[in-house]
Amino acid sequence: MSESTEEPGPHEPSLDEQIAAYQREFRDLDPQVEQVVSALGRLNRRMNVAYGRQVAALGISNAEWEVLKTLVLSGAPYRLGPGELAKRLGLTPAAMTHRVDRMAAEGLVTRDRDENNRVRVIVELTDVGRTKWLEAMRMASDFEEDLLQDLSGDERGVLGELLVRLLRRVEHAQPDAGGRLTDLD
Amino acid sequence: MSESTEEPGPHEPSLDEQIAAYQREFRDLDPQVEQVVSALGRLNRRMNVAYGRQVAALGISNAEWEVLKTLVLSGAPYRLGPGELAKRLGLTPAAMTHRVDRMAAEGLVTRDRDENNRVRVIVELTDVGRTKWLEAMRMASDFEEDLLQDLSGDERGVLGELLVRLLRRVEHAQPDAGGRLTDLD
DNA sequence: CCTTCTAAGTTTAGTGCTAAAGTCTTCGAG
DNA sequence: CTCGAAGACTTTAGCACTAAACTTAGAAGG
Repeated sequence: MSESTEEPGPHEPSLDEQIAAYQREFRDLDPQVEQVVSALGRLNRRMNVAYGRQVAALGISNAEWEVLKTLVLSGAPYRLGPGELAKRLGLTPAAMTHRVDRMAAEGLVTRDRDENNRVRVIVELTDVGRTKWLEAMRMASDFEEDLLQDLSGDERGVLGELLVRLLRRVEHAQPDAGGRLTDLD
Repeated sequence: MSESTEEPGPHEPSLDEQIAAYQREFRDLDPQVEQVVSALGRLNRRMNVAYGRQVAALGISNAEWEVLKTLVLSGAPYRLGPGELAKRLGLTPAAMTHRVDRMAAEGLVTRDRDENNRVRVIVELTDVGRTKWLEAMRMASDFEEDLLQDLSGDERGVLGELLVRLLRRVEHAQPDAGGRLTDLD
């Protein structure tokens, strides 16, 4: 193959190239908005890959780590029902049944019927699970500190505050204010 | 059931409650870092749900929309191989084979062998696909504008710039600088 | 009581993904 | 020229998820 133009082979666009390309194809695009949204999306994808690798080193999956986090967040004695777990993680109850199966088999949680209301099930963090969570948390917080390394304290504060404002807008969208953000849950 | 303490039923923690709970369980946590990271994660989850609903109204899935976006980003004549698509979307080539099957059946793309190199396949956007992309893009950019409604132009600029700096840190991590961010691709 | 209703989980069928093995084309070396 | 190796998909087996049907326990009414 000796073409004069040696097939360059397409390359993954940088963020700036991406925004420029979208503007070519779609005039009405606000580049400032697109920068925020695209950077958010890319950042999150990269971070999730990184988290996955970190917790994999501890022998758990990202999915399992999410469950551990949710149980710890509920506070001692670290108990929640499968339905509640499913709701908080955005899964169906059916999926949580199987996740809890796997995690119980690995000893990260126990699964028992509630004695006071025998239709309910209680998923409870074991000591092993709590230790795994702690190890994962240490790795995650090191990673996060590293991620924000280039930002000053002031910048971190500003970034956090701006993100929280976006989050508020998306969480309790006020439809009466003409907002287009309908219920998201 | 007339217990004195009417089983409150656990509730989904707000962002502030979440950070406070983590601090109780894990002393070394920097709340400022955690605010940024947790807000990022929540925001992204909500946004993905919202995007999914929007494009579902157009009769396509979030997965299909991602493929349409990638093809449009590649510029005219909107052609890429399944392998390249898979790499950019973080999927295996096998998954892309099936996605392209479905999208070709719906008329969003065509799939043909490259005549110059018959081991290669070319996925090309159809006019129908391009139109779908445009419709989805209009909905998405309206949604994004709405999301950023509460931020001034200056604030949008600052937010974009800060996010881009984080993205740079995570994309070309400089391991020689003592960074802990190892290769993420 | 005995039925009906509702809530909480589980089970089943089907979809979309990954990992690994397989196919087919092209390239390079003897 | 022929064989072997590499590259670019596709196929297969298995897993995790969703939607919808099913099971069972407790609550409400007649």
